[in-house]
Amino acid sequence: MLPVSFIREEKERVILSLKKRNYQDFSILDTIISLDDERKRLQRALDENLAESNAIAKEIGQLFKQGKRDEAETKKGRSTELKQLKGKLNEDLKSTKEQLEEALLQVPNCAHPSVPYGKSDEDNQVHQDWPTALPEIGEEALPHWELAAKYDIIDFKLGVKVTGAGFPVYKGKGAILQRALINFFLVEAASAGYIEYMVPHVVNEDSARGTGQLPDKEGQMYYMPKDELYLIPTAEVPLTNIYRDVILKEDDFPVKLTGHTPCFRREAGSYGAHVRGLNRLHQFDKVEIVQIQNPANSYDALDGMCAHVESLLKQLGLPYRILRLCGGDLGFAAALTFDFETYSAAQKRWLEVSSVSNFEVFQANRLKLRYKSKDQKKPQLVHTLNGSALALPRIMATLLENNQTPEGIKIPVALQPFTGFSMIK
RNA sequence: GGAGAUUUGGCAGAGCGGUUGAAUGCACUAGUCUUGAAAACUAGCAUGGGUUAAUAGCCCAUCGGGGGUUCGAAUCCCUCAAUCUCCGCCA
Repeated sequence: MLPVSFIREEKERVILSLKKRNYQDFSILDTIISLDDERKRLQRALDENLAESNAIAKEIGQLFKQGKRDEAETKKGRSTELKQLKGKLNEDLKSTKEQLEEALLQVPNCAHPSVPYGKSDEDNQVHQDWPTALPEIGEEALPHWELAAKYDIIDFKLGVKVTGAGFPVYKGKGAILQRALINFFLVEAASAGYIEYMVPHVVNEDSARGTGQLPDKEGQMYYMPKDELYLIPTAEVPLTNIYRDVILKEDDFPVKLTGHTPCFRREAGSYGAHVRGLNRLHQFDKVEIVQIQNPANSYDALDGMCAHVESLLKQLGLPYRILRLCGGDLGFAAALTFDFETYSAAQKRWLEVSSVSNFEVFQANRLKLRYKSKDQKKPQLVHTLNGSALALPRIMATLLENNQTPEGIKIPVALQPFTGFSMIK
């Protein structure tokens, strides 16, 4: 959620951003400003009312002390009048605030100047790729769901039996490979200075609201009504909410957190080849990296996070490309996002494995996450960033597919210390 | 699941219907003293909102969250949550 003050002061930038995001209608901004004006007007009226009530209450207190009961009783009349007025003002103020909030929730984050124009994912800019030539593994190469069956390492049918579609069962070396990847990612994150957290996999409503899953993405989360708790769709939710309602000191920066969690997503998506096997799941594992940054340094931090993700992919030997998301594909809360895709040689397509974003103050505003600097008396909003480093299923998919040989599936050297084997056969 | 106690500023801890945004101590910041440090002393030290050029003043709100009683609530009532103790159950 953008602060109203930002919309007031940077209205032109917000309009430009909305244009990049292919919005036609900008009237919401004027609605917000006029609702905010109304909010101020009501707030002023209410404050004046309360100030008078407080003064009268004090007088009555004095009068009672002096034994002037009759005078006190007459004062009560005005006080009761004010009280009725207060009720009305309170109601109006509350409803205006709700309308304002509702309007603010409709405005996406202000896109960074470097975000290109574009309608859909086809307009994303290829920012960098590695290596330049794509791997060729021959026409008889199998997609990962067939490899999974051939080597008996992932059982999709068993997942259906136990739970339902989208909940695969990893088995034997498949399970070990998952664990090895998680461990590898966490060890790498630690050496890049991220503090590891082990967090709850269910969160309360305040947390879901804090990172913006509520109210707009409510349908994507599993919900347990009896306890009013949500299954996390990403570790970003519990990790970032650790810092909800916190005021940091300037020298607390940078705050760098990481954690591995399963992620639960209700989104069924479309059916067909694009969601086969591991391509799209209801439950998957991910290592997330989060940074809380001084606004002055947040874009350097974003570069650092991208470099970290790149180094993981290089160590795994997976061909990848980095996309700068265009306005049409940029997430609602992000100011700038780089997507990382690995090339699956058997499926002959790119698969998204990571998304690294700077949210600037958009999340921090909702979280009430601020910092105190030496030269400013008022706390300022921080910048938050996060990224996957990495999500497992599609890494697993490209790893299995690209490394298949007639002898078996080769495990990248960097992973071997974590798997304890060099080949799945 | 049952019974009881508790929840006050960064921490500790007063206050239990009327200048209490809140005593006091610690911590923190600045200053005095000192060659420097420590000690001592002095001063400052919450957040949000309104007003404003102002991050100066002034006003409003906030004592776990929400609601209520009252002219007036940190103080009384209801409700939810958390913490502690005892019992039960249990990895």
